[in-house]
Amino acid sequence: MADDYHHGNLRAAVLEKAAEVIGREGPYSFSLRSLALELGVSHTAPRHHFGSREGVLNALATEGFRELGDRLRANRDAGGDFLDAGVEYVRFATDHPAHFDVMFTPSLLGDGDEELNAARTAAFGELRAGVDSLADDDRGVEDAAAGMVAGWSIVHGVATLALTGNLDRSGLRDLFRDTDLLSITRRSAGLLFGPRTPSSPPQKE
Amino acid sequence: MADDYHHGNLRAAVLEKAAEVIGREGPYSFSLRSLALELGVSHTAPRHHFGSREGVLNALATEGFRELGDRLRANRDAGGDFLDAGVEYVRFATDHPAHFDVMFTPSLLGDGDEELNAARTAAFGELRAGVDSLADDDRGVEDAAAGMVAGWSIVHGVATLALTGNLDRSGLRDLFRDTDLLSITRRSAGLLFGPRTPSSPPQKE
DNA sequence: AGAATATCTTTACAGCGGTAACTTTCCACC
DNA sequence: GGTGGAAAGTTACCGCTGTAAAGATATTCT
Repeated sequence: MADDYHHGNLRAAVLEKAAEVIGREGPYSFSLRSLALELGVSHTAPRHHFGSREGVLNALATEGFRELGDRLRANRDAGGDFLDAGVEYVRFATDHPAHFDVMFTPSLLGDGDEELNAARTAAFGELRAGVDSLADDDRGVEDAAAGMVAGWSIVHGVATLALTGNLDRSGLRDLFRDTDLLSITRRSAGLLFGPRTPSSPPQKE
Repeated sequence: MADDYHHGNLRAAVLEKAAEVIGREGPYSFSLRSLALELGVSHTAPRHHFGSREGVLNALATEGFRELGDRLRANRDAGGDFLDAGVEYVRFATDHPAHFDVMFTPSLLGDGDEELNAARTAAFGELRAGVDSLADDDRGVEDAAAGMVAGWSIVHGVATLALTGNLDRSGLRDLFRDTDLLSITRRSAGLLFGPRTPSSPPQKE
């Protein structure tokens, strides 16, 4: 472990600080220079590890897609429901708000990063696998394609609206008193297909 | 009012160009200077109308919330369904992607802009009104609060995932061949509560 | 020990947003 | 019909930012 000249693990430190700053102030005010200053290195030091500002964001997104993919896979391996996968999706978003933000904001990212593209493809594969189960489920979803879009959209919507604070701003959040977001997610997404055992059908007739 | 000093209606021109640039490259690369250059005015000219860069984004968001609120109100006045309101929401997003982006990215905006806050509150009011009807609807939604969150989330999720290109990237988009996004929205959101009159369920593919 | 490499620093540069002081145009008023 | 003031736009400057190239230092490998 070097002390003076070499930071030690600058790459990890940059990613950590970047996630912290972006989580607090968003991806647009995030600056490499202020980050390097906080870490006690020169402002061009991160460039060696990431190439550019976009490189940092690419790395952050890659990290995020890997983690999300891992979680979805773990959920599936544990026999997790579609609903469980959705809740896991929102849990990831609240655990790593900065990652989530950057991952789904392509205008911040480059499209030539192979590691990023691979991680994203893998994560999207897990996502589809998790949501694909709807097709041969016993929930009676006829329009399978629409069901998948609905499933992904609803959890992505909850996560996005919550993280940006718009759920609070809308006043809808207050209807749940102090119910935590994951419970809200389960209740809301649960309306989509209803419980697996058809005790209470999702629609009227 | 001054209509052709050097430019004419700079304020409107700035907003239009800003929406164009942001729609194409995202809000990060949007720069007052390049914008002013394109419009043939000095880089400080927009400042007179908007105060700052953030002011331009605030104005864009305000414009967007007003338009969205108007559309939702019009839909309601025309006897529009909850589903119609959702489709209208997505239509607005695709019609004005830049506005939609800025509107729901509070880290780009200031929180002291009264016009913005008023427009947002009004639009959110319309949103709730549109989605509130679920409570005393004939669709048999028991958990009204969760229903509202689900309704908003699903259309917001569809809009966000589509606009950012992530729906395409995921491969889910291909399942619909060349169905347009609004039809996909109706089919997906329709799964939430089912049809009001149980005559024609959202068709299969 | 010595060379090679990875890591970080220094220095330089162009573009950006913000501010202040100034100029030009327009409009309303006496 | 001239005049004063407000509105709109300009120029000059500051500090901050990302990028780039070249030099310095630590680590690693032989």
